[in-house]
Amino acid sequence: MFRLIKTDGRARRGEFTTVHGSFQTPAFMNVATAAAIKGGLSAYDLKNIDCQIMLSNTYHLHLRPGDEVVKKLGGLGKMSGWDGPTLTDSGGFQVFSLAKIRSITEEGVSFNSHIDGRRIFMSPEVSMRIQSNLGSTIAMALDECMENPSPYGYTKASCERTVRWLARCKAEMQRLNSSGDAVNPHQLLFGINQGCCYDDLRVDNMKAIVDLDLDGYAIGGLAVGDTKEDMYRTFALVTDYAPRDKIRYLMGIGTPGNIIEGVAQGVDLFDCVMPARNGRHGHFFTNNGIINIMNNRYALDESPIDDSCDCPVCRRYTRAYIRHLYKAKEALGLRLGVTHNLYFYNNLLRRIREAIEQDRFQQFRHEYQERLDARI
RNA sequence: GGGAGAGUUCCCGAGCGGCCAAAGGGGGCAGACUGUAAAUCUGUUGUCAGUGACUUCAGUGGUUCGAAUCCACUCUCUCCCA
Repeated sequence: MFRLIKTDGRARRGEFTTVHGSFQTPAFMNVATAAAIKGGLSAYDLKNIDCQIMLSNTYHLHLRPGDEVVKKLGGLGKMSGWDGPTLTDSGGFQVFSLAKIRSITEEGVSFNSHIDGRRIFMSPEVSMRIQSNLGSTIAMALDECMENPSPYGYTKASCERTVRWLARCKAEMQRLNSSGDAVNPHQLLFGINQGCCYDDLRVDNMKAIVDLDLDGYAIGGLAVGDTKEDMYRTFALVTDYAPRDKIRYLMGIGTPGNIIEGVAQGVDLFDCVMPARNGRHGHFFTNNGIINIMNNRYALDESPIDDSCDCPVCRRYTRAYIRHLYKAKEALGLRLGVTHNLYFYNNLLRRIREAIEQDRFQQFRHEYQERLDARI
C-alpha cells in the first residue's frame, strides 16, 4: 500500500509497502526485461547500486524461458535472486514496439514471436495468468501503447477498449490471487492511462480507470513520438485526476530532466531503459550532463566518469580505462558503464526524495533539470 | 641462379581502359537511443573551395581523346625449382 509522507508543491514523498518489502518514493525501477539487467548486472549488483525495485517483462519472459518455467523456479524474484519488489510490464509496450508483427482485436493481441515467429496470443486474461506465474509484486494491466500522436478517433476507440481490457484484467487477477495456486497471491494490479496528447481523452480515460479502483495508476503512451512539451502538459494534466492516496507511475520515462519534471507534477514511480541502454552505448550520466565515453577527448582522462559520484565505478576507475574497455569491446566496460548509470538514476531519486523532505525540491529542480540532460 | 605471382586510399580487400576519389569489411571520428526484437542503429572517413577543382591505386617513363586498369624498365614482397 502507498503512504504519502510529505509533499513539496505538487512533488510527493512516499512509501510503498508490499509483501516483497517496501520502497521509498519517488522511485526509479531498474529495467531487467528478461530478468536480467542488460550489460551483465546481477541481483546482487542491484543491491550495491541502491536499486529499490526491479522491472521485468511479461511478453519476453513468456517467450523465454516461459512463465510456467519461471513459476516452477519459484517466480521471478527467486529465479533471479532478487528478493525485493518487482513489477512486470504487461506486454502493452510490445503492442507499440512490435507493431509490425502483431494484430489487435477486442479479444486481445496476437504477436508473431520476434524469436521464432510462432503465434503468441495475449489477451488481458493471458497477460494476468503469465504475470501471476511470474509472481511479480505488481502486475500491469494489458493496454495498447499507441504511437503518439495517433488519430483522434482511433485513440478514443483504443482507450475505450483498454478500459474494457482493464476490467477483464482486474477480474482475472482477483480470480488468480484467490485460486490458492498463485506464486504471489497478493499480486497488485496497476491500471494504465492512455489517450495520446488529447487532453479530453486523457482525462476521460483517467476517470474511467480510477472508477475501477486499482492498486496504482500509471500514465502510459508518452515519449513514443510526442514532443517534450506535449508529454509534460499531458502528465501534468492527468495527475490531477489520479487519487491522491494511490501511487502514480509514469511509464518508460525518462531522462533525468523528464523525471524531475514528473516528480514536480506529482509522479511517484518511474522506469526507463535509458540508463542501461545508453550505458551500454557509452553515454554516461553525470551531474554536469551526459558524456560519450567513446569520444577521443577521454583517451587520457584520468578522472572518474563523474567526480561527484561515489558509485563503485567512479570510486575506482578512470574515464580513460573505461573508454579503452568500450573501444576494445570488453564486457567489463558495459558492466561498469551500466552500473554507473543505474547508480546515477537511483541516486538521483534519492536526492530528489531528500529535497522534498527538506522543502527544497523547487530549488533542486531549478538547479538540475536542464543541466542533467545536457550533452557535454 | 632459374621460374611463377603480387604491390590499391589508415588496415584488409574488390576493381582490371572511360559510369573510379575508387565496392565491401575493419579501424578512426561523430550522432541517435525514453513501459529494451538495441553490447544496436545512423552518418562520416584524400585535400581544398557552397555546383566544382586539385593530388591519389609501389616508382619512372610510355601507349591512348582518356589509365588503378595496357606496355617497358626499376624497386619491394611471396611462392616453386636449384
